[in-house]
Amino acid sequence: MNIYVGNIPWSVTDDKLEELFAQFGTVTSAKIIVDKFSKRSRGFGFVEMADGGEQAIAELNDKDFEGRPLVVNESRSKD
DNA sequence: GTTGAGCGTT
Repeated sequence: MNIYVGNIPWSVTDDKLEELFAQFGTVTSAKIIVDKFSKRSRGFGFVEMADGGEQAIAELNDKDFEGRPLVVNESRSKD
C-alpha cells in the first residue's frame, strides 16, 4: 500500500517515518521527499506498507508528530 | 541556524 504523508516537520527523516509506521504494521519502504538541488526536506514523503497500512493511516492521520499534525493518506499513484 | 502547500528520485 502506497501512503502519502504530508505536513511533516523538518526534523523528521525517512527512518523516523519507518519507525512511526512500523508501530502499526509492516513498512516495506519509507521515504521523505527532499529537494534535489538543496537536499532539504520538502516536508512530505511516501510510505509503502505490506500490512497494517489502513490502521497506520487511521491512527497517524491528523495526529501530532514532532510538533506538527501529520497528514496521512493513500497515495495518488495508486493502481 | 531560513521555509510550509504539497503526491516522489528508483
